[in-house]
Amino acid sequence: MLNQPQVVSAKTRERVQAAMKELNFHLNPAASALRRGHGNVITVLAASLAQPWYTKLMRALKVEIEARGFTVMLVDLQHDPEVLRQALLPNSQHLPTGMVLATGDLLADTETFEAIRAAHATRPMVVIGQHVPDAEWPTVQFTDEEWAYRATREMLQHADSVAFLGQLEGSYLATERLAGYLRAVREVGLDEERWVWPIATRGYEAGLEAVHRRIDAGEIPGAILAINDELALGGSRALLTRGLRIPEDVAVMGFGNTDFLDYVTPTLSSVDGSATEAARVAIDALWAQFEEQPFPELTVLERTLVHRESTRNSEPA
Amino acid sequence: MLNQPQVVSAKTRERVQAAMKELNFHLNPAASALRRGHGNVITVLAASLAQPWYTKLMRALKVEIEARGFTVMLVDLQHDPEVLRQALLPNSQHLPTGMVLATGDLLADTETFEAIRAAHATRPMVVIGQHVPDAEWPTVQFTDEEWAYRATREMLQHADSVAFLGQLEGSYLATERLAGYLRAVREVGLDEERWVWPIATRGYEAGLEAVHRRIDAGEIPGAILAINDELALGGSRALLTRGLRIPEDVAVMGFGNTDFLDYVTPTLSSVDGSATEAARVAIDALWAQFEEQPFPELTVLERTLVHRESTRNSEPA
DNA sequence: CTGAAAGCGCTTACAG
DNA sequence: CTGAAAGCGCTTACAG
Repeated sequence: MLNQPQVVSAKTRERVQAAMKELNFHLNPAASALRRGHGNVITVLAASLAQPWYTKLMRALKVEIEARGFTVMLVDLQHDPEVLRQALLPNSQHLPTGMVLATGDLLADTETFEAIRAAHATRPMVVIGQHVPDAEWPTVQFTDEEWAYRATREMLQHADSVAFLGQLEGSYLATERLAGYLRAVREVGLDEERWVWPIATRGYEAGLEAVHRRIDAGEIPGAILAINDELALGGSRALLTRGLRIPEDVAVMGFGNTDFLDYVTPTLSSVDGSATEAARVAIDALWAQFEEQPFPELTVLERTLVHRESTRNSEPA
Repeated sequence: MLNQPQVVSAKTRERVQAAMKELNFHLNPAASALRRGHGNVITVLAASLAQPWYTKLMRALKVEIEARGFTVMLVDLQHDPEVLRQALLPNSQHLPTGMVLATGDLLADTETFEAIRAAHATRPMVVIGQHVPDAEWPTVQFTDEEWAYRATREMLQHADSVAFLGQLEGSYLATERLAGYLRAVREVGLDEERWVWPIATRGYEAGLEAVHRRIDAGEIPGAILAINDELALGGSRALLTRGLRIPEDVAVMGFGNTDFLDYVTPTLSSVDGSATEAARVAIDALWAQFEEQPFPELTVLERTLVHRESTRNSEPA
């Protein structure tokens, strides 16, 4: 009766509901989960809670998941493949209901790939951020190579060199964006290697340090494309403290279009991608698996360039 | 045997463990929870995931909770009392294991207070951020009134007026900080009401708007104390776009000492409080309840002033 | 439409 | 030290 209230008569139903209220009775979710064979929790594995983009995505995912009557369990992977593998083990989970894996860290290496395969054998799953060859799960990702290419080409209209702030081993996203950057640089006949800047980590401080080091070495490009907004802000700070003007001396563009960009000085341009849309498509694909419906193997979402003060063409033609 | 491996002989133990591995067997957590009477999930209710301070606190809480072998379920309250009340209902929870409530929104009003009381009757609980009179649960909070007072006094050494950016109804934290500000202003004999600025919400945009409005009205103080770092950044942006210099014309200080303050220009001063320490004390008090040990009813943690470019005495004497 | 019974997968107390 | 049994609180199939 509790799960199909319409099968009993209205009178009985009301009597039961009154009694439930009076006795302050509530279903025991562990017992329900045991009997049904699954709980109502979706685990979201996010690359890092310290990065604003994942916070943004996380909130969008919560909206979609809660709209379906499920709750979210959030795991902060901290960019550590070992944390991911642990999180994927069945015993660290609640009953296998579903998982969302959102990370830009490379998943195609053998060990991680096998861990995901094993986890996916037990429960529905969706990956946001990267398509792994031979994946059996649905993937949602952005057109990163393409938009890194476009951002670079556009910056090259106003600058004779563009640095890529964000070469990072083990990062799928950094590698995709680097590929787009290199394609653009190659097309205009510039030296491909010259302005590729590696970073130590993904945070503000790493951006600050990398740019300081290059200025010390006398290498000052006409523009910088950073793989995220934190690096863009850290890099900007380094430029400003060294007396360089943004965008007059060096233009700056990040990735992610996170909240703070409109409030820093100068405001920062960024390559945007809709967290809301990514979340919607991903959760649709997850639910299709619950219902044993077909799902799109790969969904590719477009991006847009958002110009602010840190790039020269903040007034698009 | 699974829960007390030492009671069986080494040979049997190994045989069982080998079989578990071979069959890829894992305990069903719902069944364990049902039998034991409680699960291993701590629910963390945070005021807003959009605010960097709560992200910081959340990460510290996860560390403490996971160190004890429990997992974290995160709920974003979005500053909505209705969401809080829903989250406190027993049926929206897993088995009653424990809850951490971290919010600066006023809890002392009758309805919310009753909801917390009812939830606390079912399970251990700890509140971070505010002491509610007659609370039966442990509370961890910072010395907000005191440090708002000290920050204001210090800014008054270099400015003849300090504005308070953050009057906000329904916020315990805003009210505490306003009280400290007013005490400082009163002590030096200034008009108490004149520089108290209300805000519409807690984000960057609200800070920007509030400050623009005041500049339009010709009200320019010598310094601004904001109740969080987002408002401080939004407010700074407004000052800079109107040609005001920070700190020469207007000094700025926020609350929370979040990540980005060292990378914006000018870097922003802030009143710090240790999220790590708050998390440690809170989870200790939660576990004391599990073990039916006594716990401190109220723990008050100190704060510190962190000076950066946006205040005049960035080199403390 | 209603009520009683079986069983989900564990944990624990108990008998051997 | 080992094995078999009871029971946590639900859901669902079935008998009345």
